[in-house]
Amino acid sequence: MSPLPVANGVRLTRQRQVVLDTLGTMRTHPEAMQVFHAVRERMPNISLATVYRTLGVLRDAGLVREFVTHDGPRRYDATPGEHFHLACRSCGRLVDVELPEAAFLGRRAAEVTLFSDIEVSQVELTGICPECAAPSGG
Amino acid sequence: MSPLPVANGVRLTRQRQVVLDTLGTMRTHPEAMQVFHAVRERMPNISLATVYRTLGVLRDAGLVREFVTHDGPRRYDATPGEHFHLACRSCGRLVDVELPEAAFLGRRAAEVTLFSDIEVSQVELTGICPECAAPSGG
DNA sequence: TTTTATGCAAATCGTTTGCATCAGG
DNA sequence: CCTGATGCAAACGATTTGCATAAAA
Repeated sequence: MSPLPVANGVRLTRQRQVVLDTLGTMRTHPEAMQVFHAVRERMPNISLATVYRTLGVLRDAGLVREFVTHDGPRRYDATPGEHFHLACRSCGRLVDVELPEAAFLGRRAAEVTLFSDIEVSQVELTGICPECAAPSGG
Repeated sequence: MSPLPVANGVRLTRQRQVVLDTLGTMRTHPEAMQVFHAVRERMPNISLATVYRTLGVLRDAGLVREFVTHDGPRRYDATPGEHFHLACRSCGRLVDVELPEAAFLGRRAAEVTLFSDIEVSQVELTGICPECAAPSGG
């Protein structure tokens, strides 16, 4: 039998593949429970604990991103590339924003403090999305 | 009897005053439980529920700032002025950083998305603090 | 006297863990 | 075989809530 595929040092068991794969198709920045439900459609016996453990493993390996919003549980995405999150204060919808200039903040912080190796680990923006801003009926 | 003092629309009961006051003296960005312990030294009968409720009330009124770090419980500060947080990846210590140029991110995001009223609600930076970077013995 | 805040304890929610079993090397 | 991964259920930590009492308007 061929050995399990490996990515970033983690052995991709069948359940890990399904979790990674499923998350890859979701564009809603789901929380663990939502990932669990989506994954269950493809693999009805997978346990919640495995989904939690797997998300942690994949996060440690850098294969998925885990982040917190101001309230609510942790959320996940498998979107490649540096990006930040913009949440609608009215409906809660979360979208990705690419902001290359955010790296600039890290450099500025290094100048102001004595910290080294500074990374911009999370930027959370809030605003009002087009749907919520539009008068409801037109 | 004179009426209770009011700040930003909230009636400052004795326990709310103590919570606000105590948090004002703490520079460690404490979590709710730590605020609770500190407050108890001044008011031994205050309940944990009241501290939680009060922190929520003060946060809604804009009198204290509540934020989440990548892991761990919510943290609080009463530091005035726009600032962000820089956490040491090694020891977890958290310091304030003033980054006026962060507002720039909000403007850029508004250009890139169709969202309106964008605010930079949280920037979380991580790095290595001077103590942790220094060779321990000399 | 009507409303709002408090204290206490129980409940809830998200997440983690112990342990026996199973798949992979 | 030996190690690591899984499923299940119980445990856990942080936060919220129901309810009776106390304080303020």
